[in-house]
Amino acid sequence: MQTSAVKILLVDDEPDILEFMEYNLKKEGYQVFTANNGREGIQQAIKNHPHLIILDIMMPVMDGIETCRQLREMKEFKSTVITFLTARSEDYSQIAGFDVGADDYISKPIKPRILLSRIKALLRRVNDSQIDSAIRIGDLEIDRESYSVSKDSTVLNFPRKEFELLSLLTSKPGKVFTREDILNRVWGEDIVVGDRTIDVHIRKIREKLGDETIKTIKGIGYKFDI
Amino acid sequence: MQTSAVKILLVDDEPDILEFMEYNLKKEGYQVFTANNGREGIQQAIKNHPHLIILDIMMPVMDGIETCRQLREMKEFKSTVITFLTARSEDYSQIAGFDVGADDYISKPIKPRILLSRIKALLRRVNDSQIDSAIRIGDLEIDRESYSVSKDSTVLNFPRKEFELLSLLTSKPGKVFTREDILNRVWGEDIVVGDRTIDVHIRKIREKLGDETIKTIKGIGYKFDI
DNA sequence: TTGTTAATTAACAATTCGGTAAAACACCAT
DNA sequence: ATGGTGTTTTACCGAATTGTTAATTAACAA
Repeated sequence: MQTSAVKILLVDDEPDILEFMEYNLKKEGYQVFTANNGREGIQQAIKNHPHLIILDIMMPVMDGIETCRQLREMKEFKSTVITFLTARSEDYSQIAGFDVGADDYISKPIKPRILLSRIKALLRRVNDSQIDSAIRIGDLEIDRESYSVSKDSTVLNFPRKEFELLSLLTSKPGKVFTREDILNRVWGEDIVVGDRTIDVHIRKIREKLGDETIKTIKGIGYKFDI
Repeated sequence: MQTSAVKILLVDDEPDILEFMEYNLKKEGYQVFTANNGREGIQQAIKNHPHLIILDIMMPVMDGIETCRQLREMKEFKSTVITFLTARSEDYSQIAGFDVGADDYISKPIKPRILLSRIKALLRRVNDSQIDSAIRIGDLEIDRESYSVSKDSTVLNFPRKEFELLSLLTSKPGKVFTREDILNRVWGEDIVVGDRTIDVHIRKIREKLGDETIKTIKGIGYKFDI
């Protein structure tokens, strides 16, 4: 269980705050990325896949709320923890923020100890799923971070969709994922694809695994089971 | 596909706040339990297994921090979402709170909309893992999550309709489900099928269970009984 | 007992669903 | 353009599931 560093992305237009937070977070061993506005933030997010994103609400070019909305629309950031930075007063923004899918907010002025304990709390929930991102089931190993799958220690090539699908199924072995579940979480909320698309991908995965580990539950969906 | 209600436990010594929050949460369809101090809170938690616990920090008898600590020591509450209620000022408490394993805190004064959106955010993560799951009656185990039925620890194959039917009957052992009930809940409100359809499925289930556990109530319907 | 009604059973028919192969499409790098 | 890779669609097949029918059996009241 090699615990790779926790990655945090800070997005704020005020250099002072950015520097202040970066300093405090790095001191704690986090890997920190920064961006000065929403647009940059999204670029950084795509590039570095942080575990936690801290967004200032008031920013030029693209504000935190819009940034959050856009991030949440990309499926790879569906489950990333996002928190806002707000001035104490702006309750209005807070609400808008939560509706947009943020997990929390942090109020300015920021006190280091509070910031850190808050972040620790936020990351607690991530722990299981993302940080030790390698899942290992039987002779199968799936590493979300490097997008790699190996079986019996030979690396298999899994393109994006197949990887996401396998990754989803293995995230809770035994649980049945309905076709709808799968569509929503691998393809996206309102993407429409043909009936046979999922089957085809399942087939390819089965082919590569050479296994019976993915089971069909007729009328419902699929599950991964040893 | 009945999703059981989300259960929230409120622990606060001020009746006003308790009532206020209870009102707002119930209005949203949550199932709410309340307690006036930490000790009661723990009792309620054990009794009702809430998905989310909201603890006031300042309380007589046993304060929120101690309550949280004790809850976290019980393994059944390791993954329950716990959040504190704090007065805006008490920063010290906030930190202590997080160290004790709380997931978040909510500041007083409480505004309904903020409360609700915050709770929604907190519960987002719970959804998959906790609500619902397996029923066990005698030597029979029915798991809605994995769509599997086992008797004496051997897994039986139940196609969808049979599974839904068995699942319905076992959801309330002893209760008689009328044929109409069954049609509505397994087949759907306005699906029309022949008179004998249910019987045939019942027969198949009985065959697989090799049991007398499903009883016929002539002229009415069926019930599951040990 | 007898007659009536309801439920069980078995055989069969219909339908739905998922698997498969092949082709079409989209995107990217060369 | 060209070829390669990854993704989606199409069309067809087979099989599991689901529904129907009709004969048989059980339950119960007259």
